[in-house]
Amino acid sequence: MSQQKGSQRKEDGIRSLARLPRATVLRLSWYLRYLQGLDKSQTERVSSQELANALGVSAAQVRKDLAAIGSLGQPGIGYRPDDLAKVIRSVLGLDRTWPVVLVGVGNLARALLRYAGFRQQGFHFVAIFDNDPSKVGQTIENLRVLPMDQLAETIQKTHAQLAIISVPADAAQKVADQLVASGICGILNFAPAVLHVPHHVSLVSVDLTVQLEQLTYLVLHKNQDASQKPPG
Amino acid sequence: MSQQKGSQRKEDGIRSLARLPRATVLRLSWYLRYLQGLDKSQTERVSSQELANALGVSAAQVRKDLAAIGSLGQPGIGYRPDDLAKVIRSVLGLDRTWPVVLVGVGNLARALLRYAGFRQQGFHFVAIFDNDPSKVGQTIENLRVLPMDQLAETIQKTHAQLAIISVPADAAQKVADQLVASGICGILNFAPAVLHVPHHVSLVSVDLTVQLEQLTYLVLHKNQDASQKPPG
DNA sequence: TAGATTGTTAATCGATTAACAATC
DNA sequence: TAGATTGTTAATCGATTAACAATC
Repeated sequence: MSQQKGSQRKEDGIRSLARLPRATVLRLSWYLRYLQGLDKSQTERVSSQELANALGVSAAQVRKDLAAIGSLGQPGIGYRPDDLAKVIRSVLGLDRTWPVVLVGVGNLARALLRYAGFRQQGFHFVAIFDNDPSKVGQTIENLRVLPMDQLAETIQKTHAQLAIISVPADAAQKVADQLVASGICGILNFAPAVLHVPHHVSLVSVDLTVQLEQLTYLVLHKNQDASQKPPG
Repeated sequence: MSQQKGSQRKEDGIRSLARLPRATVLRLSWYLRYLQGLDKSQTERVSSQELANALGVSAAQVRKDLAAIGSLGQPGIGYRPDDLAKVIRSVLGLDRTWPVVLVGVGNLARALLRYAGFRQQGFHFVAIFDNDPSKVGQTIENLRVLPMDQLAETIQKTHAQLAIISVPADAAQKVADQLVASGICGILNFAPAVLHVPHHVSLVSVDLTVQLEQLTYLVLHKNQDASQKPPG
C-alpha cells in the first residue's frame, strides 16, 4: 500500500480522509452508537478489544477503521470515548443539522416522521409531500402535507440536501428525478425499486422485502453461515 | 479454485449450492424483483447484459451470480425469465409461506404489518406482541396484540420460524433472547442495537439511522464515491 | 520497569472484472 | 454459417486478519 496517496496525508492527529471503504463507514456508525451508550462520567477509556467484543468484529478491524480517520488512540491506554465520538461525528457529518424532505405519506412515512432516532442525530424533517389530493393539507407531526408542485420551491427555500422516498415502487424513479432536478444531493429510498440517479447525487436504498429475503436464505442454509450480520 | 469442494457438485442444471457470497444473495433478490416486473407474455429471454443495465452491475457479475445457482442460461440466447425466477425463489426460500411473529407494536410495526410487499413474497404475520398493557388486546390488521408471556406458546403453535423485532433499543436484546428461547430461527431486527444471538440463529439488522448516516457521509464526501449503492 | 494496547505492515482471504472458448 | 451470449478461468482489486515494533 503506497503512502502519500491522493489527498491522504497525516497531520497531527486527524487525517484528511481519502474515501473510506464503505464497510468502514458502516462500522463507524456502530462505534458511534456504542460510544453514545457509554456512561460518560464512568468511562475514561475504551480499547479496540472492548469495541470489538461489543460489536462482533475483530480488534484489528476496529484499530484499522479508527486509524483510517486519525491517530486517536494512545498505545498501552486505548481511546478516549469523547474524542472518538467527536471525530466520528465529524467524519459522518453529524456535527451539524440536516434538513430533510420526505416524499410519500404512507404508513412507513408516519413511522419515520415519529422516529426519535433521526432527531437525535441531527436530522430534521422540514417538509412532506404527496401527490394524493386527499392527503395534501393533512397535518402530521406538525407538518402540513404539501402537493408535489411545491417540491422544487420548498427544497430551495429550506436548503434541504437530503430526501427520503417512501412512495410505491412504480412512482419512485419519477420522484427521484424530481428531487434531483430540485437540487437534492442525497436520497434515502424505501421504495422497492432500483433507482438511477446522476453521478453527483448519493443514493442509499433500504428494501425491506430484500432484507427479509436475505433472512430466509440464511435460515434455509443455516449452519453454513451463521456469522454476525452487519445491519443493513 | 478447486472443483469438487464441499457439498458443491454439478448435477444437470441446478447445483446444490455451497453457501453463496452474501453480496450474491443480495443481488439474487434484485434479479428476482426485476424478473417479476417483466411482462410475462412479452419477454421470452433476458440477457446478462439486460439485467446488468437494469440493476447497475456488470454483466460478468450477473453471469457469475447466476452460474452459482445453476446452469440456467443458453449460450447465444440468454435466460428464460420464468425458469430463472423459479430457481431464485427456490434458492431464497420464497417457494413457500413463512409465518412471522412481530414483537413491539409501534409506528414502524404498524407500517410493516400493512406493507404489501411482505405478503406478496409469502411472508404472513401470525401474531404480534407488546409488553405494554395498554396495547395488549388492541387489534391491528386483524391481529390481536398479545402479551409477552404468550410468546413461546404462540411460536410453537404457529410454527413461526421468523420474527421481527421493532421494540426500543434497550429492550431488543431481551426480546431476542426470548425469541431464541422460544425456538425462532431467524430475526429481522429494526431496533438500533447490536444484538447477539447463538450460532444457530440467523440475524439481519436494519438500522434506519445508520442508513441515513451512510448517506450524509456520501453527500459530504461526494465525487469521491458516486457509485450505485446496494440497497441495505 | 512490566504490562497493555496502539498503528502499521505483510499475508491472507474473498469478491469483482476481463477475456475467451464453448455453444446455441 | 455468422452473430450472440453463456459459463468459466485467470487477473485484478479490495478488504480482513495476524503479527509486531513502537509507545504509553
